[in-house]
Amino acid sequence: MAKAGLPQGTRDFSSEILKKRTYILETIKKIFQVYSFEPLETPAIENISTLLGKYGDEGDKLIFKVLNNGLNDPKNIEKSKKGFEDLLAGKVSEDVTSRALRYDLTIPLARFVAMNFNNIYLPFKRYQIQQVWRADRPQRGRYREFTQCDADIVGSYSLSCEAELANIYHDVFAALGLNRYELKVNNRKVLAALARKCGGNNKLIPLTVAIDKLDKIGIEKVEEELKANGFTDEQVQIIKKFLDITGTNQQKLDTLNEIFVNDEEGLTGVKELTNVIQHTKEVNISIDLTLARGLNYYTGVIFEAKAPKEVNMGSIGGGGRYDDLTGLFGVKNIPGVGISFGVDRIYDVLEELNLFPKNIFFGPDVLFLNLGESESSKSMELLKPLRKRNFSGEVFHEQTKIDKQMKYADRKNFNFAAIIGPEEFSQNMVTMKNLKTGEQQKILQSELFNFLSKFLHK
RNA sequence: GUAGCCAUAGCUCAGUUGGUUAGAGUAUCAGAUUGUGAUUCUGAGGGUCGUGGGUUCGAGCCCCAUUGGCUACCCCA
Repeated sequence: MAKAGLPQGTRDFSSEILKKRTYILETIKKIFQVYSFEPLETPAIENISTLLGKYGDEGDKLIFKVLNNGLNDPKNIEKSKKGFEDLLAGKVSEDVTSRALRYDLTIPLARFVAMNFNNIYLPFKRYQIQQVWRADRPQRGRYREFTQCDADIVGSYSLSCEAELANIYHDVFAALGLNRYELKVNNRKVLAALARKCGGNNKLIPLTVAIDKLDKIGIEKVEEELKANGFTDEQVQIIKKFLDITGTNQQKLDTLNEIFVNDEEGLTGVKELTNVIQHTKEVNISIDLTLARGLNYYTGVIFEAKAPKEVNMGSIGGGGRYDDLTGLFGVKNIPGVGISFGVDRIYDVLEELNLFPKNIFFGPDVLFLNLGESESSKSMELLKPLRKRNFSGEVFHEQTKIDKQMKYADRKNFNFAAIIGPEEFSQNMVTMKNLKTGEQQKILQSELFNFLSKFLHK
């Protein structure tokens, strides 16, 4: 017999957990909708060629690959053997695995836009709330199966898109009571300009990887890492000066304008940041020049949403602009900008800060106790019209001792127990017990709907 | 992929330098209560101490291996 168990990094969601998750998901979805984004869903599996090479070497390793079927079919044996040899040599082979679980929602969006380019209107504003899978080692706040909520705008270069997305971050976190969130913002163009000053474009990746670690490992270690990656002392000094930029958002922008006075792209980046800052007055947004974000495809403004410091959860959302995403799928020059919320981490944060509202833990409305055959038949008759009017409930499945039935009602968090014993039955009455307050009263069966409406507002 | 910690009842965990029959809380079931849950009291069932080897007169405890979980690194939501 197989031992019951779950794959590493996956979870079951009980009804209680689901009530909290639904609360988060519905909040996000509603805000996406009021900004007039429209929904999209894509398959859990994609062709592996769609995903490979989009997330960097590290990302490729973390993609869950799906084994092809029919590998042992005699006509496939040779191909299969060769494919496995490639795998063992570290190369992904489509002879063995030609499909994979999606790793995020952005690349599937790009794939969708490229495929449907003639059928969609630009700007295309879509939201997508679905699971993604990563073969990462699980730990606090990190799962192998988790849910992302993405909102993206495809087909517009306007910086109002960035501002709108930043405002969505604010609205969602405010609605969830997560008022002390932080939204960090930076610009890839600014980082690219810095790289140009310090050794050239090909140094962009090692540069961003190193400075991204600043608040974790400190300036000395960052310096070490930069030197190890071939940056000269002089270049390291420039980078240090760049990382030293402090003050308000406006002060940071002023300093950046000075530094990049001769770099057109750098100045463009600063201008973009300035614009976003100007249109996000209500948002708790701050320019963070160490923010890099790993994903290779960002080209402009980048975002990272962080939980309040004391919960130590790090990033609960991220996003940015990618000016040529669909280019990877043959449709050139289509810009996009998007953000993502990590529901599972937001859940952990709300749990830790005790921010789930009490009123989401509702149970079913009414349990009719089963105290006899004709009594329970009567209960079923009474329940029918109630269900038609959206009251939820059931008749206890068998005739047993009353305390057992009451206990069931309690455990399942029913609002009311409806008791029809021989006495009530003969009088056309029903005893209604409010399980939250313990009060009970005998009412006419014909009054059931009015009675429940009074308490449950439906 | 690398490192550290952990694994005992359905669940959360005690368990003394290695020493008789491995405990508690909780959950489940039964009873106190033949028409009243969440609170009270009584009782019962429930264990190959993750798995496989080893040391020892003797192992839940020590050693090795293995599997799983957690945490951290890399990276990320």
